[in-house]
Amino acid sequence: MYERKTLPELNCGLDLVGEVLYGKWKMRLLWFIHEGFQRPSELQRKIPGASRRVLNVQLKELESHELVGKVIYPVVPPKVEYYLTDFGKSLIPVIDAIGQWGDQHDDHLRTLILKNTKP
Amino acid sequence: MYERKTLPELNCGLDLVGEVLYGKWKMRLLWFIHEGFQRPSELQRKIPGASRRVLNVQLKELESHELVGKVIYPVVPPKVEYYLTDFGKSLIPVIDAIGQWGDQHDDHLRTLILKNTKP
DNA sequence: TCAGGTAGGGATAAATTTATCCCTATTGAG
DNA sequence: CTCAATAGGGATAAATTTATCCCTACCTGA
Repeated sequence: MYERKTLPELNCGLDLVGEVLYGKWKMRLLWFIHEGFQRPSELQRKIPGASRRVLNVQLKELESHELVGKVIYPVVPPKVEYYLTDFGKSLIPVIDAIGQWGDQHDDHLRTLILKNTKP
Repeated sequence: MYERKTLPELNCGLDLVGEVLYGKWKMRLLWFIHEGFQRPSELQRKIPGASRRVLNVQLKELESHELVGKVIYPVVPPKVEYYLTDFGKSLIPVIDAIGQWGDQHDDHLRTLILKNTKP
């Protein structure tokens, strides 16, 4: 596991949120869990762009930040389900707002981003 | 300047937002510009944790994504002012929601983050 | 004349994040 | 027996992001 070499700066709310929500797939994970896709394999299928490995790592971070919880069923083959904690649930409206803004400006954003990406 | 080696994946709104809003200082820059701190030197003073260099770079990206505009006054010593475009302004409520969630859960977040940061 | 404020950017190093590859274990289907 | 599905993690490489350091230019005030 990677160990950070510098302490996080936690000055304002935005810093705090950044610490738990940065990570390429975290918001998507929270969102899909909220939508009912709770098993790791389901989440992996919902987010094909991410490798299994990264999703595991990011789920673990979300868990350590108590945004999600995890139930391990003692069955075989293994079965695991993630769920949103109340704390995690409180974040859903925020993620929703972000996603909505993105969706609303989909075309414009897409154009801008591609324009600034040398092919 | 760094040139990316992989194309961005733009599947959903969250991806799109990520492309323009990721970056350690971008939300803070937008927020402070919104609050009326428009000159680069003012912004640098408001965000002492960031080097001049990074703020310049991130401001340039915000500009290329048309979230902020820039007025260069032809005076000496140089004077520059950034402002939010209408597009940028539309993002303020979202940033506000993020910051509010962070502020509301300040103590809890701070505890969780520090707990997961080996000292 | 020299320090300090104004704005900007190149080159490079360091930190951090993501991606890849490979290995463990078990059960049921074919 | 072999392959796919289930879940997880180590080791390492690659990509990306941030930080550092240094240089340009001009004007004002001490």
